[in-house]
Amino acid sequence: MIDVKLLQKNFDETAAALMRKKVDASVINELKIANETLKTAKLAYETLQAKQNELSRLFGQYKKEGKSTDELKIEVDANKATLNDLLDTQRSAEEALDAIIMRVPNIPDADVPDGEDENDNIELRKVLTPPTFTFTPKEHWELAEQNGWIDFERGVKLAKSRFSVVGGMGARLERALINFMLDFNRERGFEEYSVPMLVNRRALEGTGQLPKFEEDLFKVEEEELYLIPTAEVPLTNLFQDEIINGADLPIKMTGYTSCFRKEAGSGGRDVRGMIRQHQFHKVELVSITRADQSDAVFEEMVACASDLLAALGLPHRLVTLCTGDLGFGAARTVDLEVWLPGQNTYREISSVSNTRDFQARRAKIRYKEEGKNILAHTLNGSSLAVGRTMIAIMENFQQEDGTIVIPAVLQKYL
RNA sequence: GGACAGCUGGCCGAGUGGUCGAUGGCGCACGCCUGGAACGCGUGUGUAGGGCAACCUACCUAGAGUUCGAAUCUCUAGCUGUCCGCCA
Repeated sequence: MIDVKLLQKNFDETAAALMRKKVDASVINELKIANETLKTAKLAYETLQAKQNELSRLFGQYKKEGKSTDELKIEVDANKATLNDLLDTQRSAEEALDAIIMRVPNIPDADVPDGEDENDNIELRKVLTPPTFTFTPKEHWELAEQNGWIDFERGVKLAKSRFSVVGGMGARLERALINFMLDFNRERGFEEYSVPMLVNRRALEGTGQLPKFEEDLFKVEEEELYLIPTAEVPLTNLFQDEIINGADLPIKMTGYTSCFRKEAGSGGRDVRGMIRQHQFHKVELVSITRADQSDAVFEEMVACASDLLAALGLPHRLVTLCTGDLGFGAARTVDLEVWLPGQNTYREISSVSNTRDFQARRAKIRYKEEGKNILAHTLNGSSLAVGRTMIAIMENFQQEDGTIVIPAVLQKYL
């Protein structure tokens, strides 16, 4: 969540920054007004409450001294009704502000390029050269079925469309990739965690998936629990409502989880194959840092994901997202796009974001430095999406006969 | 799933209706002591919002209630513990 105080103090500048991220000017105005309304309501309530507290103290004193409390009681009772009204006013002002601010996205960093959509993203660099083929490379679904790695029909039988079953060597490769990625990340200083894949509402509000993106989440109705769309949610919220010793930062974490997304609104996109599934595996990186550390840690995380792809021999490129393509909570994002010869294009395989204090303010993640409590910075990134890595391996290392050469670094994990 | 017990500041723990934001201890910070340290002694030490100074408001798991007044009483929920049941 953005800093309302900043908006109040520095309205024009903050509003302009939000408008770069396609926030409507009217929403920003409503936000300002809602905040002012709340301040006024609070002041009115607290002033009267202070008086009421004083009268109550007197009441006790009078009783002790044996004085009559009749007059006091009349005044106190009268105040009480007003007080209740004022409290109601304050609460609805709070709710009104909350309803708006929880749906306002993060302010993009000043150096994030302006743009409408992914076409305006800016390529930073390419890593490794795409392979050349003496034959027409096949797409992954064809290779996956031919090798018996993925069974799309039976995934649908068990659940519904956009679910699949991985079997045989495919299943072993999947497990090998997960282990390889976790070990790789651990060597880079990211501590491994195994976390719940169902979380409560509070956690999802903390990282920004709720309340705005409820329709993207699978929910266990009777339990008020949601299946996580990414390990970013449990890993970041590990420190929800905590005050961390500044000397203990940065905290760098990695974890493997399944991820679940309804993919509402992705319509007919990527229906074929396993680019876009309701359930997929991902190894995630999450960092909690001091405000002055987040830029450096961001680069570490991007490097970690890129080097991981390079270690697997997968050509890819790094792209800075423009304002229009930036996610809800991100101040800046670098996407890693892996080369897919079958599709003859680069496709997203990782996304590394610095949310600065946006999530920390929602989740109350703070650190203590020189006796003061300061909102932490939180960062997250995939390293990597396992299914898409498998796709990339299939397409890049396919042979003319349809067999696939598995990267050497994975041999010891198989 | 059933029964009972409990949930207080970083931690332990006192507090059963009126200056209690909360005694005390541990921990931590600073100072004294010391060649240096331990010990000892002294001082300080929750979070958030508003004025941004004094001060005010809120918070003793959460929500609702009783009351002039609630950490203290009542109800509901959550969590933890113990026993029983169930499953492995």
